[in-house]
Amino acid sequence: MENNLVIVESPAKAKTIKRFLGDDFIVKSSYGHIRDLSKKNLGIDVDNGFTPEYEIPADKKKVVSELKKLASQVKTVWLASDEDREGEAISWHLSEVLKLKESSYKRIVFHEITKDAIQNAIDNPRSIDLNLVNAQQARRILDRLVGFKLSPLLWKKIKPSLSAGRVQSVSVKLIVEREREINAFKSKSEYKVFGFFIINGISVKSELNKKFKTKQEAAVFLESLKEESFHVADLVKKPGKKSPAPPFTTSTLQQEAGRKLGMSVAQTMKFAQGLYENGHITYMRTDSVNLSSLAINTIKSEIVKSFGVEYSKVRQFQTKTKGAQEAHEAIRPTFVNAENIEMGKQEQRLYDLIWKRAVASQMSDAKIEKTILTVNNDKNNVSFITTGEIVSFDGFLKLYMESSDDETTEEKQSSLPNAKINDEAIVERVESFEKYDQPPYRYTEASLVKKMEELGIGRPSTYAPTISTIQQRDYVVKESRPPKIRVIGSLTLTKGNLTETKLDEKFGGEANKLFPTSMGVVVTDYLAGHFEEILDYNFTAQIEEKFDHIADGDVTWTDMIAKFYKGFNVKVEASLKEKENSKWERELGKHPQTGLPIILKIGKYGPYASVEGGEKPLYASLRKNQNIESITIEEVLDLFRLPRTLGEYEEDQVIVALGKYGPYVKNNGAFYALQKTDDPYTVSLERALEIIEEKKKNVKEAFSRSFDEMPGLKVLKGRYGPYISYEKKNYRIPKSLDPELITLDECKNIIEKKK
DNA sequence: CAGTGAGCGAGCTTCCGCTTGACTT
Repeated sequence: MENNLVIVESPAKAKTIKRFLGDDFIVKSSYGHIRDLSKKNLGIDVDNGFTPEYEIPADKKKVVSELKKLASQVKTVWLASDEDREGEAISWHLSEVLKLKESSYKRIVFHEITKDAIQNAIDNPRSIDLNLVNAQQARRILDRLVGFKLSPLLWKKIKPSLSAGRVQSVSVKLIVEREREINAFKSKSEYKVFGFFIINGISVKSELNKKFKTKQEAAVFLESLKEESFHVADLVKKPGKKSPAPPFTTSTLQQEAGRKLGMSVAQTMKFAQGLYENGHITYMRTDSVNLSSLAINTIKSEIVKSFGVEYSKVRQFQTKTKGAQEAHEAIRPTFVNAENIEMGKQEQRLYDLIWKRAVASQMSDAKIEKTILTVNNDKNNVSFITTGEIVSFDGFLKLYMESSDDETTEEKQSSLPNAKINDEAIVERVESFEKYDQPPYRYTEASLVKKMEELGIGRPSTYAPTISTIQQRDYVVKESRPPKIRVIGSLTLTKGNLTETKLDEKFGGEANKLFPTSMGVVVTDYLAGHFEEILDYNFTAQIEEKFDHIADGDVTWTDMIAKFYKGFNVKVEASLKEKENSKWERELGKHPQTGLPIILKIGKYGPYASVEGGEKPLYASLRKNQNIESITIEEVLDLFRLPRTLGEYEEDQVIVALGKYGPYVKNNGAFYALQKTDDPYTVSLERALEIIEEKKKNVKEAFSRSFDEMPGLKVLKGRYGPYISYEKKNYRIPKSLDPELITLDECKNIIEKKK
């Protein structure tokens, strides 16, 4: 019988640690938290010192009873949950739920999983830090108060089932505000000038150090170059260096996997989880860039072996993230000598990225030689400049280079000609292009995570779930949009000839970006209007400071919560008492025919445009990708053009409209989908009747069989092949059976088997 | 499943952080 029970948070960790400990130890996992506030109600006795009502969730009952049994059989229980606020609370809940006596348990911590670290922890046990536990209780209760008071307010004032919270509401606000910046952005253009020279036989493209506001000014400048000759005016060489990025944290892994591998935040975490469970990488939910000394040493010898000693540079990175708790190591391969692993394709790609990033972080700087070549003539008081960059020692670049969110990458010429001052620069041509400046970037999932991390909102374990939640609640949508085309001006001076052309330029295309929905806008405006403090980007940072005071023992957690709740609840109550619901309205303009105002609103069924007060009020729901805030008057008028009545057929009107599932024709209570090639705004009665007739014909020919003995059972052919429909459930028919000849007994068999 | 937009009302929804499976299509 073992004398010791060690409880950690994660089962994979338990497995690893078991190997380091002797036979006298049982190692088990709590699977995270084992208790939480009651789900049925607020779960907090607000009038009684904010007493929390804890309960064990249904899916944790099994784990808890197993731990209870084991705890009663051993001499010592070692509470080894993570060394952070949540981990301390997990240990405390365990000690309470397992009814551990002071003398029968010990609290231990380690933040790297190595034999030494674990032995060291066992040798230095401590007691549970109740101040830290109280800081966690304050965090938990504040989040519950905010979430469970604001959400019901939204149900009453805007729409049922909506949600609000300290993290999600601020995340949505980031998206809403960014969209507003983009809408308000007025793009300006300038004319950039590029010179194409030949210097000592080598072509050089260089940019003028001056831009022009208009095409005329650019043309005047190009004209003035006609008779001029150019020479090298300056050549400066500057040594520089580039250093590797630190190894991955959850946030940086999500960003790079998004940029380099095109993975969504949720996918990244799923594949990382797989790698972790199979023992290939360290824990994937971490905010630390720290590497264990064991890891640093093995990475070093791996680098020396593969690349040579000059490529090795030992680095210890500092975590700078706001509110980082550093309970774990950075994300790295567990066995650095395993350059490849055997798992799914996606897991392999992600592993490769993690491996390279971790190894590169311990490699030497790249040495860069930067060359700046300046060309001018003696007349114009301007210069053409080219920047060249030569990597004289690749260092970590041999392995890995971090990508950037910046979509416009400046082009740099790699090698420049050997030149001396006053060498001749022969002019091939000079070009000038109109260049528009860029509106702010829309967030991707990963760049939103980056921003959240900067603001200290959310934790590594919640980035991915939060991003899913705000999309599930229909506050935000991830979308791609095709680029639009604009005409830009262009001038070319070749051999003394100035020509002018117009070019098409694509712009504004988006791939997998986050857009706010109308609901996202309305909810954000409501919350920001009524609860400015909580929607403030610094709210989390400010309360985190207070949690720190609780953890330090300087503040009582109930005092802190009481103070917050007092002001907060006054606002909640006042908002509930307001007679009116959220009155989000926007007047877009006047209807061109009637002169009545076009109003945008959000109703029971979503966002819509209306013109009221005329003989016949006009209503139209917005389309899925249209937003209450950015829709134009033209688009609204287009919406009003449907439904159209085309005429009559079989004594009923033929109506064309746009539904949830696309454009359709309606006649005698039946719906007929339009083809992709049909335009609902222009489709004729003739074509509509064709569609109706065709569908009727198809229905007649549709395959269906039934048996007199069992009228509720039907054999049908669907999208996925033949199937049996019985009592509202569907059963697939195997390929070995012919649906035209199948017997009733065979059908019954299929249904039985499935059950 | 495709319309609608005033108001009533029963019973439901909801937070953030810590962890994994167990499910169906």
